[in-house]
Amino acid sequence: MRNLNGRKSAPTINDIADEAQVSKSTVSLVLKNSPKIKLKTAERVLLAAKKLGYVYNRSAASLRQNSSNIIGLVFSDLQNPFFVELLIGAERILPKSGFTTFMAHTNENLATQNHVLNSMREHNVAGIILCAALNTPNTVPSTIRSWGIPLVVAMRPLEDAESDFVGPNNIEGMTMATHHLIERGHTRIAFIGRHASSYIVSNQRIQGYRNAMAAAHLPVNEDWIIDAGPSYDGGRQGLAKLNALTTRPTATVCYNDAVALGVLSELDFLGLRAGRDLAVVGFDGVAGTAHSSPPLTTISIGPSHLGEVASQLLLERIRTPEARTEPITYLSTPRLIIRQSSSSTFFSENDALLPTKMNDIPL
Amino acid sequence: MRNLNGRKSAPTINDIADEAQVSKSTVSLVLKNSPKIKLKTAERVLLAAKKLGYVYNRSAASLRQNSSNIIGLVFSDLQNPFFVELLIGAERILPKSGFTTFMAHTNENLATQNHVLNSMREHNVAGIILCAALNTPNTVPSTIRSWGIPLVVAMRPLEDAESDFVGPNNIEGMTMATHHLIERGHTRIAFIGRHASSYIVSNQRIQGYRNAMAAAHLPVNEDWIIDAGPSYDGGRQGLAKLNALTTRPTATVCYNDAVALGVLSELDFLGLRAGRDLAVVGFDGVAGTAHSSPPLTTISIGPSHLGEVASQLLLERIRTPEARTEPITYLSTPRLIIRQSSSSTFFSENDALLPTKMNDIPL
DNA sequence: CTGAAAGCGCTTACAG
DNA sequence: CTGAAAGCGCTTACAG
Repeated sequence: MRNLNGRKSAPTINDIADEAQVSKSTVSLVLKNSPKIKLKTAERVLLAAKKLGYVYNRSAASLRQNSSNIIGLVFSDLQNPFFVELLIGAERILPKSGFTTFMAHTNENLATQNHVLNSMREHNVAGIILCAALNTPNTVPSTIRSWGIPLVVAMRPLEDAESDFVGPNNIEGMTMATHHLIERGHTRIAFIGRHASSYIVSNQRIQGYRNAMAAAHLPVNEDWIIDAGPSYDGGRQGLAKLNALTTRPTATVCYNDAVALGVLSELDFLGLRAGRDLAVVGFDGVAGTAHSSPPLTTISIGPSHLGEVASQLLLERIRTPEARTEPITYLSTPRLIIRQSSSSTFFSENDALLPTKMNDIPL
Repeated sequence: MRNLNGRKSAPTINDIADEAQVSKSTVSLVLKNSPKIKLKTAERVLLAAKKLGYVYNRSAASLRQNSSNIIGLVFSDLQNPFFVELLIGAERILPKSGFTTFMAHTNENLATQNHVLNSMREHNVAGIILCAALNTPNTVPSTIRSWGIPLVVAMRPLEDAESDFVGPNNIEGMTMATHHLIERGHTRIAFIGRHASSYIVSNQRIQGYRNAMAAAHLPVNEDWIIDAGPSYDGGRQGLAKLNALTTRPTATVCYNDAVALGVLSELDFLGLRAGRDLAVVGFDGVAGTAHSSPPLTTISIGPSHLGEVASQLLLERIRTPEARTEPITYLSTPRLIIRQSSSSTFFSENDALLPTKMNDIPL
């Protein structure tokens, strides 16, 4: 506990060994709960550790083992609550595993993403869950694997045949969303939110939309597929484009919830209302959609569930590195959540909950 | 690059030293850009490092230096976009400093927070920015400092006289919010969102509300200070309580934006509208408030700016540990953002932007 | 401006 | 079931 200068330094396993009258090998084994050590000895060691205020030195262990207990979670956009929910799912799994999870946020910036990944490599992380930034090169996953670091790609697929992937079934989800509107009697249905920055996802969701329309023998006017960024503002601008169409659709599916909420916001600004003047369906199922005006019909793809699955898959890969089987792709099954934004008549779903006379509410 | 078993291992500074024909001390100095090394030599070393595909081993450096290059950011609730904006501010500052930032999320759970903090200690982090979970004991900051880890507490103050703190000026902010409503002619103004889980903040904001009322010689009916959790649902329930009052207030300030958005949502559900049927003002200034229906008047406390300030302060503390001066408290100056939720007449602010005749919009 | 040497705190065969 | 010894890859005085 004293180094050469006589300065006090933190206690090490050597100090514990002295205190407990055992060798430091024994201390090390006790600290990792090895069954090789007699219970009595282990108790004595643990007591000594506690008495000395011992703190395990992860740097030393990582150096020795050539691997840390850190699992890195890389997020592209935590402003999107979707990813936060995925994070929460991951944290239901990872802490129990003995690993520590450290997140990094790239804010959709490729340079930041490179920096973060390199940093994780330097820190010898045990594994990485990557929610890739927009325009991430398809080579990134194979690069990470070449470092010997187990990797699970989440949410945005990259064109990489060797990576494990966990995400939503975009095609099926958007088919459900579109089908829901068709069931409600709509025939002129738009898709707001085609964009190039995450073109695989965008294309898959558009494909789902087309599939549903085709299944119902409904024509798709190409003007109905509206370019818009995957954001609030994209939604607002997308609605403006929709309103400018000569034969205006009566309903729209949206690339994601952010786009849909932007559409709702712009509708409101124009004195219009989703569910009455335009049926609107979102995609993702983030918590905020329950509180918009009106509440948003959306496709829930189970973000926290995806976080759990990604974590479990990564843990398996870390624990059995030799058992490298075929890459696994897990697509969650989407679920339709019907709320008022797709109602043809406002409040149609919640009549039972409504005060019978508005006047009953004290103003 | 080969260990005793003949297995290929990653190149180390020894390998670089061999390759570049220098000692490993020289390599180490080159890697940290020491001015002691001749340019020519440094170039040769860097070239060798590149050729060998060298990766810096942070675990070894941390062990040797007894400190890592990691700065830990601990967040209590990333579902609240406020904290994400703070994070983004921090990331504008920290990466330039040569430190790596790793976040952890406690989800307002004290056990998780303890676990995360201990883990950061074991990893020898260089410093911590702590957005403390609800009900965090006041002793936590001094514990962290006793570990020798520089700490900045952000957002939620703890009763700890020795800690640096960065947060909003809650009293001033809520005074502004209330004053704004008074200026618009309201006299019966409620406060929705008193709660015990973060009582210091709650009390400060209520104090700001009282100050503004007192300054205008307006009485405060204690019923107007409404208990509600700091969340969407809290806002919804808070509005219900407000509506049940015999003499109903005509306006309300809210503990934060989440509460205010909950109020908006519940108003909408009741067929009412903020700005017309009840003036509503939020607090925090998160991005989503620009897109609610109607857009929310709120107090912006500059979350990303707070992230920047907290980071700069922490970096100073890390760099000059000896210069331990008085603890610093930085309170950001709040700013009122006027939108439609506090208008007495709907759309009053945006008349210029409105289509003159609704019929002009192609439906 | 550069090199030789010591040591940070662990873990891991290996021996007994 | 436990101990003695080697070594992970760095950094840092110190010497020259």
